[in-house]
Amino acid sequence: MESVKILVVDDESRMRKLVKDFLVKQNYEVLEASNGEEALDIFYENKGIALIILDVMMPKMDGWEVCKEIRSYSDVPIIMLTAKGDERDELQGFDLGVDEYISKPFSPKILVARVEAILRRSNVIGADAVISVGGIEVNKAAHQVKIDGKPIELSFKEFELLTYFVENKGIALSREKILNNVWNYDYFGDARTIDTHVKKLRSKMGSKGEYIRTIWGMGYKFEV
Amino acid sequence: MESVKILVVDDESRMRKLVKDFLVKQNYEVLEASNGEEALDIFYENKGIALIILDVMMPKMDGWEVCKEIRSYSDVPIIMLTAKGDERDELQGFDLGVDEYISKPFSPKILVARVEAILRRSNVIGADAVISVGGIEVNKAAHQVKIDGKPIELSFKEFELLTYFVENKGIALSREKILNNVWNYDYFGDARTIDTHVKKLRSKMGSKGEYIRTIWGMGYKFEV
DNA sequence: GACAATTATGATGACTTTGTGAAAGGCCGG
DNA sequence: CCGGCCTTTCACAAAGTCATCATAATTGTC
Repeated sequence: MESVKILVVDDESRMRKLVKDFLVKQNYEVLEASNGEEALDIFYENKGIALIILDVMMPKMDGWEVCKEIRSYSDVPIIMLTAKGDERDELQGFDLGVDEYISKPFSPKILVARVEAILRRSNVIGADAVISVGGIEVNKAAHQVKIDGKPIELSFKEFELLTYFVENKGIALSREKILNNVWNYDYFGDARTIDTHVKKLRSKMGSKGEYIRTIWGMGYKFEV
Repeated sequence: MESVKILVVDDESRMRKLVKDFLVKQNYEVLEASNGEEALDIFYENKGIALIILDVMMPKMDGWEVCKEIRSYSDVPIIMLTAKGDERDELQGFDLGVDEYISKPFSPKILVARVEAILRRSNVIGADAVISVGGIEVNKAAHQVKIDGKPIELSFKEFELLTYFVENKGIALSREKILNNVWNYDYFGDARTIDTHVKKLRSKMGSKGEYIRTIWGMGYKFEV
């Protein structure tokens, strides 16, 4: 899966930009709508929007209406931006199926944290999610790897090794470290065993095999 | 290397100071909160808190609640300080996602050991330390060097040597000192070897190579 | 400026590390 | 018990690195 799409709906462009900036920094793809109708249009015309952030206060069609409208077709998670301490609204919102509230003004941390919490809850990211790096998808639950969408056959150790690599992308890993983590730490075999597995992994990964880089005198590094 | 941030939450200032002292001695950066709400505020307003140490017994919002709240947004490791032998609590805690327990009274050794164990587990120690000096970025974890944002290829020894230089910028380093630190201390080879490596480093670093300065009759110094 | 000491440079061969293919050993299902 | 797959080991080839040396250049001293 590529980046996660989030739709931000607010009539104030300043606020949209603010929210967008934080999310973009976290590698989300952000779509914007300046009013309720536009939001609905964009939502229906774009596949795979994972989350909607909705301002309550908007002219013409307010956040509640947009929420209601969307809820009649979709279970997409919705976060509402409310004015501070508007409890009455919050109660109303939970009935409509709002997932979270963030009251303005909010800190970027809170925003990002709630977004991630929700996405984790809805399994868009997080534990069971597929780790996806540069066209390589590692599905730990299914113990399956896809390259450019096509499944490839890996043995147990190969899978474990690749998983360890993608989970530590960009980090130089010594053979010792790899042994301790992929093999049991009480394994006292030959460190060259890793080389053989790396070789097999590389060959099975085709051109993507280059992502597993040799750091001479040190170990390996997975980097896209 | 940037220091690792740890948040200590306890209503007793004496206890906070105690814990803080041990951790500061180990070069951690310690933030303090005297109650749950403050803890949450500090946590959300500070980027990169690597670990939270949480006292269970606190007025108003107790440790469990704080833990629960944080867990809904973050996977940051949490250590709980409990009264001795409160097993019921511990069971409750593991459900909430507590990583470790330390029962009071505890020895500084235990505290520091557990902290380090957890940080090691979550790969915080030494992970993202990028030393950046005058357009030269040394990423120890990735074993990678960038000059003005562009990666350059260095051999193992060259990397080690450059790292030693940037970690000791502004300090004149004798050949003997360099040998002892970059080479194994039992290396008894020719000190002239360093010259050769310095030469290669300088050439690979382009104009930034001038930062490695010769101190005639003495050794080298890295200075921007 | 001449001389001695120190450092820079370029080349080279020994050495280390890694890649690869083959083969042995182990485990599991049939 | 057999056959197939996976893992590990091994040996050799290939690639890359490092220490050393000789020579040139530079610096400091007189």
